[in-house]
Amino acid sequence: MMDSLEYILISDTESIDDDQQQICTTSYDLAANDVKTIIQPQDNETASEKSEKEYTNLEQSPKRTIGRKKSRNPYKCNKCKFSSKVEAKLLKHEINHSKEYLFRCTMCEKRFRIKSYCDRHISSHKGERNHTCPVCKKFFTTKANCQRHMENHKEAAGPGNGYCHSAAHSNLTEEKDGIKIKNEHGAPPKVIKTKKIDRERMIDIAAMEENNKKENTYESRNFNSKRTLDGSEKNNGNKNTEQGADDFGSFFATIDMLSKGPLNLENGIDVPRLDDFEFNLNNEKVITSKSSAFEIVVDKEGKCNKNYQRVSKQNTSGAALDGNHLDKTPGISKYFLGKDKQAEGGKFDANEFSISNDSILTSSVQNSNGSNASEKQKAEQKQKPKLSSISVENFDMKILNDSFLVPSKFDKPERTDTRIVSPTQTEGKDSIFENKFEAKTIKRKTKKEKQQKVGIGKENVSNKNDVRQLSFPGPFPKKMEQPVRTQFWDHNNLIRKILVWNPVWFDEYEKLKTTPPDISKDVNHLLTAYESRKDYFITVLPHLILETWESCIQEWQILKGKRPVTKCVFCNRNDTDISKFSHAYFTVKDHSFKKDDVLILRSSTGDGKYKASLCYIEDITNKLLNIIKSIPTSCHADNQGSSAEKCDTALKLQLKSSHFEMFPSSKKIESTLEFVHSLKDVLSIYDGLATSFETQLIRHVLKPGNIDIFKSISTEHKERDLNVLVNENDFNAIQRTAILNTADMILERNIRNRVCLIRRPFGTGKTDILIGIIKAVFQKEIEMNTLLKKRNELTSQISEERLEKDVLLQGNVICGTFKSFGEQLYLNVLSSVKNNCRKSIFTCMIMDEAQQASELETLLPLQYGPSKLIMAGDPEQLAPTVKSKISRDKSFGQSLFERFCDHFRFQGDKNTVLVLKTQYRSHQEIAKFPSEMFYGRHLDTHRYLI
DNA sequence: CAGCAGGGGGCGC
DNA sequence: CGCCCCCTGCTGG
Repeated sequence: MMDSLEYILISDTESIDDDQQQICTTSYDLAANDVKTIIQPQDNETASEKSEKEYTNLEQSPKRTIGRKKSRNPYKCNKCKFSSKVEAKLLKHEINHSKEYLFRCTMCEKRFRIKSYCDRHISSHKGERNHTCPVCKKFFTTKANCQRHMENHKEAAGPGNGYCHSAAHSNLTEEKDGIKIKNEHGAPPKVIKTKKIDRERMIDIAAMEENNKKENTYESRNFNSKRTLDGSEKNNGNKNTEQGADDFGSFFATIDMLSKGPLNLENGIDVPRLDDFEFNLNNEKVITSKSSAFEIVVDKEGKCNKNYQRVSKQNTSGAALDGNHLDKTPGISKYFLGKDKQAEGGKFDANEFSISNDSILTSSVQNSNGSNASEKQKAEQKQKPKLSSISVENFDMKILNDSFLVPSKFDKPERTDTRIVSPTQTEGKDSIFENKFEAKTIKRKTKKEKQQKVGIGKENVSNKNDVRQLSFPGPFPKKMEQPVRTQFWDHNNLIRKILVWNPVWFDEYEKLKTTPPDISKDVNHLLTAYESRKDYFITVLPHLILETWESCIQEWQILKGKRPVTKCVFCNRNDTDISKFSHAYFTVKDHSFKKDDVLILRSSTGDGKYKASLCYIEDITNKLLNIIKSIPTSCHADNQGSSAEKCDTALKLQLKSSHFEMFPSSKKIESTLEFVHSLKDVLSIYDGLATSFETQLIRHVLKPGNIDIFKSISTEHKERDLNVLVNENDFNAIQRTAILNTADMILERNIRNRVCLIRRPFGTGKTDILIGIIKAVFQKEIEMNTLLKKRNELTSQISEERLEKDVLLQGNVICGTFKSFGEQLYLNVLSSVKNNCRKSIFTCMIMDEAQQASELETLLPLQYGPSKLIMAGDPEQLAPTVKSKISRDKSFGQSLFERFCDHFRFQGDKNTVLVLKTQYRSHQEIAKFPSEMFYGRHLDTHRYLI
């Protein structure tokens, strides 16, 4: 159950010094039918000491090719008898001795030492069968398999049957069933796809199938099968569909329906469609017509022959729907298109299988060779009548009923929990961590489920959730899998998603460069407008998680080998609500822990191994320590005598975990904590987001469609304003406009929402303008007799030193960069008003360097509730920092300023964005390049610099 | 008997 | 160095 969460340390000394940490990874040595535990780094056993069974494939090679050659080759492997005449091959060979499985399948948990193994394995998920036996037309996944299969024909037919089986060194053409097949060195004819299939057609199909659903019930389809097959009625439905597939597949072309991912409209993944599909099959041109999704016309001699229409839907490569395949087959698997000429052993009536434009046949194909089935099989099938057949039928129906969601049986498991297959425990007893055992469990459950489905097959498909649970028992108990219904801005949602990460992934990342499973799945492109707060939230949350992951990784790598492992003592736990988190209290002597830290908690499992999971420090309290004597201090710092050392205080940590099993059940269980990353920043952003959702301006942030919020830029100001408030000698025309507009905006007495954008390339007098704005504001206030004397301090000395609490709280305009808003001074001051943001005393916020703040960072100061927002910045300058490339590509780094600028640059005849064009910093020649490069030559240089 | 992974060799970039 | 092809052994249906 908890297999993937295990982080097992193998260590003779039971010490967990960093140096000695050994991460158990799991290799998939299927050849040995065993999941081997790879212990890094030492493995001093010599080959001769190993029993035969312990040899890996590589090491078994003395029997094989390695060593057959006399080692005249200059490059010799020092670990086995391999030698090569080229160094490159030796290097390649040495990978085989590596214990590092760096390549991971993207679709399952398997890992490989060599990329090509991995690629090949991944392609096996797709079930492509591109290799045809020229004799019996069976399709195979690999050429080697095909050739090996052909050996059977050779043995059966004997020599001289016209076909050269030895590597098929013949260019003869063979004629079979009237079809000429060019035999090019045994290479099977390749299936050439000329067009991809797309989604609308599949939707049409769904609609058609939906219409036919009622007729296409279990009985009717079974009846079809009866009439179709020439087997006796007794055998009908008793054969496995998957077995039949192999026979049926004798003249099949396969179309990979997975090429565009699973059928999941919700996620917007393109659904493949059979449309205008053309390929070559054994030198025959095969076309699917547009008018019927499943109609397949084989053009044999330049004519369409409708007798060849037929289609059948099969599961992947005709394989059984057993546990072995469930985890390998995401999404609907395969469509087999075929001719009616069935191979011997099963005859098909083409008419029965032909598909008309308005009906879809989803019948399974059954093997008429049922008489060969053993008595045992028959007995089994009697107990589970028409088991597989029905399963496939239901599978088909399921697609319909779920509106083309991925059939749950082929659903990819939710892999937040299953990325790393745990190191094994010994087989037997409660070996819930043992993969093989687990696989069997899955199979058993699946069979059981099938039986259940047979029972209810007439009525409806079984509950999707049930299927998933049975198919993919995850490491979490049922209650942990169900989403907890909380308000979406509860930051526990974020914490929960982080705490399910497996600590092993941090170590893996360095090699595999992979994010946690599905972490990037929901990362979507940021939009320019959002319909609701929830939309916005759902969009940005995956980015936040991804960024947190990147932060964790970066810190992990920086502190690699340096971070202390602190021993801790389990006190007690409080599992009042384990549907959300499990809470426990630990005592540590290490005072470096802070609230919001994420830690790795490792608890001894008693056999020298440790299980590990992430924990979050929810609270820290000091603890007096006469009882703490027994707590050993950091084993990293000192291994000797520390336990006797006296100390005065300790910390009592309140930890929460998503895996309640991970907390030790007893104080005696040895546990350690290791710092990973502080969630403080991300939680403050998260909470800021939630808080800003309550403010006035947020709706304009989400959907900046209302131009009225922008201060209209008037070009006419009173002569008095121009002279008194803004000295013509100090500012140019645009600057004066900017100052006067923003000052007007600030001084508007209503609480109407206002936004003003100022684009200011470098050197265009940003600071001057901001000061000018403030001066203008005060000047006006003075004129209006609304300014108290004390506020002059704010105007004249807005330096950072003066940003003290009283000053801040007396101002109603706050100005700074988003980074300064995040500084502790601001935070302390602002936190006093934060809880009352709706009645904020800050009416206006002036944000400089607005392009440097990501959208979420912009929202941080907004949580203090200003109704007016002035943003100044230059989108051409430094953009927000985004750690994750995925997020970066999805515009997570776009600033609100830039989004607003793009949206409001030209609204009707109003230019709502103030653009400063004159720079005062650089000589014309220097400014020339950036002007041309970035500012469309609109950046002028002040005449003094020319 | 076929699927699949491990492994070696050839070849082209 | 990566890709492709081929062969081989193990495994489970």
